[in-house]
Amino acid sequence: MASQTAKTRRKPRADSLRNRQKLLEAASVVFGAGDGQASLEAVARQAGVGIGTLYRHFPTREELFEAVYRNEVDILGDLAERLVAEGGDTVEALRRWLHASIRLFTTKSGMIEGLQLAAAGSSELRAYSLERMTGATALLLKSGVDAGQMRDDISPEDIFRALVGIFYSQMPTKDPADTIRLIDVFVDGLRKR
Amino acid sequence: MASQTAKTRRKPRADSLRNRQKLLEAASVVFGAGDGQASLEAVARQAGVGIGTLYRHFPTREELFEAVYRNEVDILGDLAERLVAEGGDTVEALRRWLHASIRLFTTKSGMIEGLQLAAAGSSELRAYSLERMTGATALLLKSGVDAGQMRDDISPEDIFRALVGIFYSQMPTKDPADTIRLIDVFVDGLRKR
DNA sequence: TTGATAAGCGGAGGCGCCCTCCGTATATTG
DNA sequence: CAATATACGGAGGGCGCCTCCGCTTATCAA
Repeated sequence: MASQTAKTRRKPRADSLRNRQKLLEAASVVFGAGDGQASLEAVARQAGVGIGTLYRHFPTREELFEAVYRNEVDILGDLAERLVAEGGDTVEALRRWLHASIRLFTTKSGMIEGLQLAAAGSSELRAYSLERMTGATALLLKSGVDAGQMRDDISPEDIFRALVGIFYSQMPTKDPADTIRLIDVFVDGLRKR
Repeated sequence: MASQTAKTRRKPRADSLRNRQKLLEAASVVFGAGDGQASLEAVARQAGVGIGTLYRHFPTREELFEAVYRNEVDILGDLAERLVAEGGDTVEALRRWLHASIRLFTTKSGMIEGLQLAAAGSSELRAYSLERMTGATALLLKSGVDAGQMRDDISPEDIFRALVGIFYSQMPTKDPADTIRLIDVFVDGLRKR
């Protein structure tokens, strides 16, 4: 058997998995609330586990951030797939997805902040999230192009970069509603005419 | 008496001024070393004053950052004036000034980081530094144009934005030497031909 | 000069957070 | 139902934050 290399390992304990998940959710809540510096003890409290448990699962602050971030990126990726599968107006689907992305970035601005720590260390994470996000964009775009509703001369990368650019240019001061409006303008521009 | 409004105030004590200056220098050293999170106690230690003294001068972390930053921006502003006054090759002067700016930004990357805190609060600081920096750029540019050595169809704002853009695009990973090289290319492009 | 006093100084102390370590508890396995 | 690998909680030591206050000193008026 191939299990030779990694010895024979027990399967992970159920409570361990549960706690890991609780920690992820708690971290999302605590850090999401605009404070990327929030204490890890607060995260453990919110999760209802001991501080030691937190440290066992995520030995460093960065690892926790990274895990939460991956989680949220995956949520957005899944959302794109779901929207496409659902069918319906493709432009509306793209619009919704971009809105969700912006909403997540703004509500979790603490994340972004914390990420700069994590991203500095692991460029693998950058690559992963970039790929996942452009992949999602590509999916939505393709379904729009196939349906003859969107122009086909724009690359998913450019769309995603535009998202990030719009987001950052507005970043610290402006009302999120303004950002959403800009996104809508942009999406309207993607309509085939 | 007109002193009604502001009472009669003694002039500030000499040791107080000295300590303030020592703190500013210490903070520049401590935070400059790439760590915007460094402890304030370390700053006080480095300055050779008590922690209480630090807090009296700069009640919040942000205020200290802001003061240090203003100080450094002023240094760059003064440098531009000095370079122009000295005469000599104007292109070389601009090049030197941009190098100095980049060097300061990279060695003090901890500053930039800490600044995001301060800048979030005081957009007045943003305005001040922007004005001071573009002012310096304008001065250097004008002296180059007057000497017939630089093209006159580029605005100081654009030059400064280019500086910032180049800097940020390279920011976390790349070798500072690469950034310097890009700056040199850019400056070369400003030569009148 | 000198004494009065406003201004400034240092650092002890209370508190919260970081992280480690280990005795206790429990899920998994045969 | 053991046996044991795994995971759990939280006490505890260390450090940084910030306040508070008794002591020191620069300034000023006489």
